[in-house]
Amino acid sequence: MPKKPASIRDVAERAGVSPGTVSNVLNGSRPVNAALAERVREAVEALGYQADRAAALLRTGKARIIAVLVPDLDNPFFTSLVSAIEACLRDQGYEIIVASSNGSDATEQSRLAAILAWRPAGLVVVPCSDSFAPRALIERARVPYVIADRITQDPTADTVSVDNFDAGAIGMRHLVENSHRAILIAASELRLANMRARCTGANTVLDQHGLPPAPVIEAGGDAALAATRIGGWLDAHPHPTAILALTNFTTLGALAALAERNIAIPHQISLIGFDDYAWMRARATPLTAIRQPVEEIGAKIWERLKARIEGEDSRPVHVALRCELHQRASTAPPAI
Amino acid sequence: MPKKPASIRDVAERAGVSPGTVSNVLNGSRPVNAALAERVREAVEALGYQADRAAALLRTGKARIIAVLVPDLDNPFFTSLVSAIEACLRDQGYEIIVASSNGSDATEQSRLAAILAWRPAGLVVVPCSDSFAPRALIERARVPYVIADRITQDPTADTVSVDNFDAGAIGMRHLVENSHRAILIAASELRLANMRARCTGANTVLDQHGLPPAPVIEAGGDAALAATRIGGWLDAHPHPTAILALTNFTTLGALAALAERNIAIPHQISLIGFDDYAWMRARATPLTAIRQPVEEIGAKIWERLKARIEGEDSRPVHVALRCELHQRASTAPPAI
DNA sequence: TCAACGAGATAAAACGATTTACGTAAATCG
DNA sequence: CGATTTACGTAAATCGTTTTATCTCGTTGA
Repeated sequence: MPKKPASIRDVAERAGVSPGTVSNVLNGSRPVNAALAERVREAVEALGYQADRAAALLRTGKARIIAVLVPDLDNPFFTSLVSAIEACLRDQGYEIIVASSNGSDATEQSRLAAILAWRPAGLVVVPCSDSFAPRALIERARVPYVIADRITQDPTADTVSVDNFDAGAIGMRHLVENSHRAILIAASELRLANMRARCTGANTVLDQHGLPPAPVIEAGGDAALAATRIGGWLDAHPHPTAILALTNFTTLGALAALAERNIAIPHQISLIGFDDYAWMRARATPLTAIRQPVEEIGAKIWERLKARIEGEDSRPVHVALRCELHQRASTAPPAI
Repeated sequence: MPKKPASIRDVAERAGVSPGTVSNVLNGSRPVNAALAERVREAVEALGYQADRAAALLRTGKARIIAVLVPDLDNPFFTSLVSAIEACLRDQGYEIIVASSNGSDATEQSRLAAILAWRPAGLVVVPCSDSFAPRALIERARVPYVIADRITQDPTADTVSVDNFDAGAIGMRHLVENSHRAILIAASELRLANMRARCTGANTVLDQHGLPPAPVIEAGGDAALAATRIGGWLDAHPHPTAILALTNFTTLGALAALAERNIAIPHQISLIGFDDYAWMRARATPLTAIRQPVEEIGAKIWERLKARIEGEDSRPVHVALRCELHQRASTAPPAI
């Protein structure tokens, strides 16, 4: 039971070789005589040796770490994103550091600085605002990075997100084709470009059908707030025949508001949810939902990041993945 | 626009002092003349200097990193736990590394080894099985650690979990007091001690009322599986008047199974859910739920871990927090 | 036969922060 | 006033790995 974990020197000594040789065996950086290599591997096994990542990092300058910074670790969309990315990295010898900016620009900046001090191999950011001020910070650190989900205008880095315009459009199209004309759009915060794109997509469909744009409510960034805001709106206006939620939290808010008011789905109001979670299906009237392909998003993020880490130097790539509408029982033509 | 990030030497040069002094200013390890300190701080500011954590780690031997290993990053309970812990660490200069063992002992072992190579200051583990083989690995690395949620028998480390016996008991008590006699318990996997404790707690209440133990169904570790297993059980047996779910996934499974079969809650079957998420409340009949105090659990974990990191050497502490029953509309006395 | 060559190992020099050991000047004490 | 302590800086050693420069020794070609 050694006080200190074994070092490369211990391994070298036990195998009767120099530390350099041990390193070469373990990393395959240069050829090593097979017999020696075997002796080294035995010693490694016997001592339970694990290279100290910090020392390796210090020498090589790049940690096998991917940092992920999201606005909110309580938002299931972001955590599922983290999970999807983690699944990709797991077998590739990378670790993942997560941090939450808690929706605050200041926190985003400070967390980012702290994370960059680890000199991670790559960075995934879901910015908490469109301006994304800390970009300068990242570029000074020269870390490959991917901006996910919330893409900012004129980005200088690879971005991966869904086709937000289309996401809004497919939802609205489904409603219009079901003869809905009085539709409420429940967005989270219109300061976010992705949210505006979803709204525009939805309203473009209305326009194509010669219909006026739908009212949009800014329901806020968490479920409780969304419930009161949407509830408030419902109390103050004539009821729409359908609600198009553009966020998983606004979906929850709409559900809560409707439930509180005993408004039947879809008989009185149809509802389209955003994202697709198990709880949306585990209902008497399962929710029609606009599903973001989270695993695919995670995989694409890793694909782009990996390419950049390996030195790809092409112009920024912008990936926009398609959302899918899953039609279920929460939408139906309005009662006459 | 420097090619390399600034090092402590650059700062020292700019401030006209030695690197050692810069270190002392930044870490406060030894007193430094105020005027010099100011000059150093200016230089740090001007160069945007951030100490290379790897170098510091190599010298000091302990990273300001907390590693968290959970069985499943798609389980909202575990992600909310991560979020709660992250919230505690955020302002304390620690970073958090997350990894998922994916419910596999082998993965758990290998992820743990990889993480320990970073020599983290502390470790939080939710073991994926009760035997928790990798414990030896951790102890050899001499890293302070806390076992969370799934506590194993005779643990040699601090543990934080809920009082599982009590959690099962309060759920069952509520049902019994509402005159339910035919109750189905939906557990995830009985190989887990915490699951068995919840069952025992529930059945003890039955026993106290002179009632026979309730049937227990092993619904499995994800929502889809739980839905088919619970559905299958319902099809094969006379319906119970209530279901007590002991996991958030089995709650979802029960809801899905009941919805599919058009069984009304609570009129035909009452349901108690486990954990407490927004979606449980955003329903026409909000779910009565057994709430685990996640934030408190996270805070306690950090409290214990911090104490150990700071050298506390007392005997292992075992924290068991109380769950709370939130009574809502999904439970009612059975129809005659 | 001998210089040139290679294959493959080793010794030694980084990497950048922390920390120990030491030096120097000012302050304090007897 | 000289000796000693105090305060505070600096130089240098150190952490464990990777990598570069060297070194050794058996092989080969002329």
